[in-house]
Amino acid sequence: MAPCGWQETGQPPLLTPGLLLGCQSLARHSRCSSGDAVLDLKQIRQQFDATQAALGRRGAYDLQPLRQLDQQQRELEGQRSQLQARSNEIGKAVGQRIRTGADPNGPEVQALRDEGNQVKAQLAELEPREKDLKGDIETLLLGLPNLPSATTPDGQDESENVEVRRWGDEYIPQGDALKPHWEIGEALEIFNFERATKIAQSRFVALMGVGAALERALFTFMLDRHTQHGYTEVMPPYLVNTASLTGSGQLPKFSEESFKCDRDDLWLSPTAEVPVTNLHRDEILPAEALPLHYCAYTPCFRREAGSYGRDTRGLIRLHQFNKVEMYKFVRPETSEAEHQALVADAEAILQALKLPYRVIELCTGDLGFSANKTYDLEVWLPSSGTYREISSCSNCGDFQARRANIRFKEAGQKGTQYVHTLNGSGLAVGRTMAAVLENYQQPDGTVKVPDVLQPYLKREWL
RNA sequence: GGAGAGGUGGCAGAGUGGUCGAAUGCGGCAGACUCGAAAUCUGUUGAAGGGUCAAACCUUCCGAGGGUUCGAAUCCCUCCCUCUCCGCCA
Repeated sequence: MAPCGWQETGQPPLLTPGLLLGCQSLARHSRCSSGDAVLDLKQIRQQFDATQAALGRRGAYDLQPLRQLDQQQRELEGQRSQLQARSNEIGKAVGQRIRTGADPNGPEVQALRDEGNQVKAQLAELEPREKDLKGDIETLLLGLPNLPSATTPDGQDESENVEVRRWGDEYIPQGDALKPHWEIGEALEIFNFERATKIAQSRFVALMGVGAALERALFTFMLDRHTQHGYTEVMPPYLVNTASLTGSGQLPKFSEESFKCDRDDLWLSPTAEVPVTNLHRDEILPAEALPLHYCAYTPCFRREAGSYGRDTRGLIRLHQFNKVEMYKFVRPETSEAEHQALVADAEAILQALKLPYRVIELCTGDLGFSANKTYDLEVWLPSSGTYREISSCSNCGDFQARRANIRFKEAGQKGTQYVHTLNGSGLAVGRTMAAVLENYQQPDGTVKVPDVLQPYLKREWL
């Protein structure tokens, strides 16, 4: 039975060095892979109550209609495949008669032809019905979120998220006159919102001078750390097609969130998670290639529909922002351990920068669509006296692997299994810059450069 | 953008209407020979769905979608992708 996120066995992680193969079975078609992916239909069939209950922890989802459609579809499939078998027989029989000397236009062959036409007529009636059913099932399945992990706490919304730990209290700056990062940045003339709005729209920024350099230093530093930790750096396309967005779970439900280039069926990627997931779409990886650990710096583009009025100032919520993403393809039995390691790798960046943060475990009501379990890292922003999300580290189990059809095969064994995928920001660069500016600001208006960034920026002060 | 060629199993590469899920080679796996290995020989070797306790068995898949036909990898249409040459261009 395919392991399914919410019922894993905790086995020791098997960490072989991820060897990169230039793969294999690269299906060339661009539409999303065949199968009904997403939640496992077999599981819904065989463990209906348990699946329904697990899904119910996330909100109101009713699997009953799906179950009925599935039943109808399988009945039809049975009938259809019998008819097709008969049709194949007839076809072969005709060929054989003709080969053995029967008159191609004689009554014997003609009788077979007539029956063939009858079968075809019956098929012509069944086929569209089954196709419609399959389409309906697919639509329902694509709209269902991942099942939460058994270890994910129950809750309605973000107010019921659970704080796991805090780090860096001793680095929290004290004082009355702590400024928000946009004031610091404007005073230093390192970013410019007015001109960015002129160039594009509101919610864009132009980084200037040492601000641009600081951004570059931050993501370079992050990439260096991650590659030292064994992640393979990727620079993927920033435009992605519809199949890719479906594979990683952004579509069809969240089309409002991404910018689209209509005439080309391409979207601006909202996160490197999308292209990196799809690196291996429709592939069967050799088991010994796992785990695969990737990191990628990319700009991210989000429409932020429905967030009018929130975080209108500063670097917190922009239509375009930079992010370094970590991503893992792993064997199912290792994904929980890999998840913990992923969070630790994201925390390592904040710790190196000496930025105070806390780790939050999301409750079922706040969990993202594709995740079965998520930890958010929230960094301290002294100007508002709050922690703000700067990283989100999720275990997607086999959810994305089903959608994107990413499997692995054990050498010498028969079948294939879905991989598990994990993703985490490491980190959101713009928000990291905001946190650096606010936490390292000095009473005289200058900003100290964090120690680990000084070799990159080649200066101690901004 | 213009002109041409092409997309077949892990790879290479046959196959132009019927016994083709698809020759052959390589690779992989198993066995024989060997103290062991290499070489050689023999066998085996795709995925998905249904079905079964498990099998047997049935269906689908030769870039994708549609059409012709009793029957399509093979013929027709549309689309996608790759390669070569020309143009343009970082």
